[in-house]
Amino acid sequence: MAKTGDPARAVTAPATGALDFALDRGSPVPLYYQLAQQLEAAIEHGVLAPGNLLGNEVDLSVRLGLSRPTVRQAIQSLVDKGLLVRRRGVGTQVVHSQVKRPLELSSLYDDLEAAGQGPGTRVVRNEGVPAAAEVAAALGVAEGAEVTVLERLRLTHGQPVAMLCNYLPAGLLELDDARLESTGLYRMMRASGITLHSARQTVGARIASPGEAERLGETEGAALLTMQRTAYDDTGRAVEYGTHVYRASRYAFDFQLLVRN
Amino acid sequence: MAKTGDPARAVTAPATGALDFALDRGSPVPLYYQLAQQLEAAIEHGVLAPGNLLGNEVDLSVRLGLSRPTVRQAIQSLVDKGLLVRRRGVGTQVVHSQVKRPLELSSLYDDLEAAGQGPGTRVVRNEGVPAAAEVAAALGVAEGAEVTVLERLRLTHGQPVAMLCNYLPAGLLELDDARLESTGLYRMMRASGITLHSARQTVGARIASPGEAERLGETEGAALLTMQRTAYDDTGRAVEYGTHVYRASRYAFDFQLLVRN
DNA sequence: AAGTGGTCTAGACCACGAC
DNA sequence: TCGTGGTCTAGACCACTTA
Repeated sequence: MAKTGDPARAVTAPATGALDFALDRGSPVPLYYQLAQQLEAAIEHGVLAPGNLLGNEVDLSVRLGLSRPTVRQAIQSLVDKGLLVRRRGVGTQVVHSQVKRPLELSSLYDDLEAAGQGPGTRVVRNEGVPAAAEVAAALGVAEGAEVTVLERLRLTHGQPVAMLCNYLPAGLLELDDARLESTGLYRMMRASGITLHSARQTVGARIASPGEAERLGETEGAALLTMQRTAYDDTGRAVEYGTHVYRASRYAFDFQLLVRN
Repeated sequence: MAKTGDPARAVTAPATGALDFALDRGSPVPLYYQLAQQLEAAIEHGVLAPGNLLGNEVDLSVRLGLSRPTVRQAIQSLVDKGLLVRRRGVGTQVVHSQVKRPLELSSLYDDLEAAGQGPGTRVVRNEGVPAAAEVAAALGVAEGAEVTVLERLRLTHGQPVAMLCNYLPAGLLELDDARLESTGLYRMMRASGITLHSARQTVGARIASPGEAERLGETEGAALLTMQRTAYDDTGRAVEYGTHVYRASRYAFDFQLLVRN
């Protein structure tokens, strides 16, 4: 017992023994979700260290007074998040560190805020225009139909980082300039009851034109990181098409991927 | 009945009625997986069109002779893939198009092959070297410990597209030059029994140095797309650290994201 | 009020991995 | 051989949406 195979990856006895999970059956929060949250917190705080075994599902369900499927559902959600790994014949263990951020629909605003960069936004343009062919195709509306065009300059520490140009179907959302300058576009969408489902992105690079260089405070010929994106809600409707350019000297996309096996 | 709410998003009666699913209980393939595959194929081939309702889970399970949890498991896997959307009180429907490719651990080789670009690889360097500080930190080995360095030039139609520089723990994998030139690195890893779990990536841009420009067939000052990546297997061990530079004039990252709600 | 998915139970047997 | 997760069943009640 407590055999350690590879000393570098030693695994001690099930580490959930000492943990107390508080499940509230009166709560509207599902039991599996309560358990998942508490497990995640335990991992986050290091109570469950990387490599620790979780203890087998049957014992766990008995100890918690839950059925095994419910316990499995909780565990599965953390496996999907990349925090746990299941191995047949071995058990479920905490992943060896490294996992922190899954890739979200990269919202520059959130990225910068999370990094403590104190983001700022200047709305340069916010009006209805007829859709050009490219925009119409991306949003799935008729060419010439009215769409809202939104141009924003994103700043950190008072310095420009990116120019964001977005097109949205007319009337999808109330786009108040003041609110746009104090939060991100995606947050505003979510607050309006729009549930994002998926997005298609293209990331590339190019050289700054004189006009771009001036607006971004770069020199002509500087490297720019570009992103085009079309986002869809869960009914399949395109809710946003955007073309963004970032100063490569001040910004890079940084994200984590989980591999589907 | 068969009421159509929004004519643009009309939804007909459950469309699974006419479908025949062939489930083989003798097969080692799980029942939920067989069902998921057949549903996915039906969606792929347009038998189930975007917006079609799937029919309620209880009826479906009765018709298929499966329990409801099993049917749910099949449906859930397609929801996770972004092909279906569930709505309480409404039903499960096929997502309105647009979903094709989830973002994989971008393997340039696979990307190009899928695009019919006939990729080629020239191995420029493949040897053991002591790990520099940066590499040691990324791979989690001691500074100066031996690692394998791999430099490859990726081509399409005989033209260079990218320079790939990878570091791997020594002895992790047999890196045969001939095989490296005929397939991708990740395929070789998978074939060696390494199961990738996650990766951390940084994508940026910069200007080509004279040396890079020459090797890639670009002009000095051209825009380059850069990617750094560390990949981990399911034990948390770093299995690869790479620095890649792409000719922005010939390549961009193109991918689809699913939003976690 | 009726219909849908969301959650939960208390079992069962099987397949794989480690020993 | 034994222990683990993987799959599957046949129900139950609840919450939400729509009408």
